[in-house]
Amino acid sequence: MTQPLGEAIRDHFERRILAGELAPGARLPTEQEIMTAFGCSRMTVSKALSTLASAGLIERRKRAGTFVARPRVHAMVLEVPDLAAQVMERGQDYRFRLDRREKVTAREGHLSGQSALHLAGTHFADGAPLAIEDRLVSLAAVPAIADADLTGEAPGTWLLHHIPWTEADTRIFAHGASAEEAAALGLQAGAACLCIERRTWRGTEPITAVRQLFVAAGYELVAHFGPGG
Amino acid sequence: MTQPLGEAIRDHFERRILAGELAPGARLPTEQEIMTAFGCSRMTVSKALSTLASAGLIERRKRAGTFVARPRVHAMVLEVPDLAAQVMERGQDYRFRLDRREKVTAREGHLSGQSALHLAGTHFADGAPLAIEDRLVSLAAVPAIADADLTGEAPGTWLLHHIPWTEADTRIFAHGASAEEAAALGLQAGAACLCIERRTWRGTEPITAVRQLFVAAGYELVAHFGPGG
DNA sequence: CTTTCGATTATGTCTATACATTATTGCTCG
DNA sequence: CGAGCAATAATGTATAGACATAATCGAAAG
Repeated sequence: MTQPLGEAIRDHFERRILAGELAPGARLPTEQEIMTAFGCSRMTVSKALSTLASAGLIERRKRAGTFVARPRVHAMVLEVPDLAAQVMERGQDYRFRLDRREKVTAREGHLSGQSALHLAGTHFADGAPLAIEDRLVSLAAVPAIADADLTGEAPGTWLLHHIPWTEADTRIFAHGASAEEAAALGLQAGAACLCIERRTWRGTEPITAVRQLFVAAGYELVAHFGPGG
Repeated sequence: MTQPLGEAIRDHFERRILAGELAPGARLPTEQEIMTAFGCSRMTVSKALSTLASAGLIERRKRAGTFVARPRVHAMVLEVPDLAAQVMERGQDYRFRLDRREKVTAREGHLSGQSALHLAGTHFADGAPLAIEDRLVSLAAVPAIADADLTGEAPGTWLLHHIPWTEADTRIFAHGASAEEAAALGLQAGAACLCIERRTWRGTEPITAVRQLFVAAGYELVAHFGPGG
């Protein structure tokens, strides 16, 4: 049960930094000093510090030394689970209804000019509308979707299982429902909704663009930041 | 301008994975094979693969080998910049007005039971209300805030500069403004707002809890996922 | 046919050393 | 006094070899 040496070094400094004992901007000992203090080789120290550096905890400058990073904008991890899985995890019944499906030529966005499948549908939790979505899927990037049965399975779930993306942009904002949107969600016009717009790529090839409108009472996003991940 | 060897190895496999040439679950060559293919030592290969592994692109299993990771869909990076900086970056004028400041004993949440400073204020962009916020700051964890001048600087900005947090939870959801909230934001009652609730810790010590209500038209969150950062 | 257990093979970590890179420090020269 | 340049001190990358660890595979035992 002996802890690897490099890990011990990492833990040592991570703890001291998180405890505030080493304030932002403070200088750490040189690799030489750490090396003798821990009784190990310099490579081991270097690798441990590299890990902390890529985690954003410290900053290393040649000739100058190693310093505790000054926290800038904090990046948080936003959980984006599959909607169906998320609803069922709450013990609710999940259902998806496909409302529209047609082949189009995209006119805007990152899919602009490409042949795409236009899909619209409604997500239900325990029989009540939870969200409506409007999606374009590139037929060039995902030809298989032309033959997919999407009447029961949400397109997002299908895509997740068939061609995972490698890059994505997400915009999150509040939106007052239009009359049409409100009707589809069983709300009054102008009711507050959470809107999520996401564009995804595989490498540089656009895959899909989706706009999801959630009933405010039924959905929230949760993000977390911390050393535990 | 010779690229470091380890970086070349990383790039090689990253490109092939992102291009789909190496499908999820596919096995990479062993370190021995890569080592001879690139004409370098095993340490170099190992370090390169370790980097890819910690980036989540590959998965390494002893005895079995190295495999392309099945994409984890559920983690995106949400930037949490300082609000003042974000507004000014858009070329707008930023202002904060402190509306209330009183010492209280927290009654709920992670600060429950602790002595805290209750702060309420309004964020303005180009003179128009952008958001209202309601915040509790632990006086035990941040005694210095008792003497801080917060009439012009937002408490979040002050905290960011004085005691950065190490852990945070964020909830994001849509909210229809109450009559009071709407009045403060210059909206009609029921107008859609984006609500962000955040609790932060330093280690295990609670720092602050904040609820920010944004005018829907003026604010959106942006999250990103991808190797590009 | 199933279970156990050892051999094998891959990754994981570490060492000691070497040389490259780079920004600072400080000295020299105008 | 200042501009430029060289010495220096730190990190960055790499090597070849050694042993540790763990999971798989296959053979032996039940």
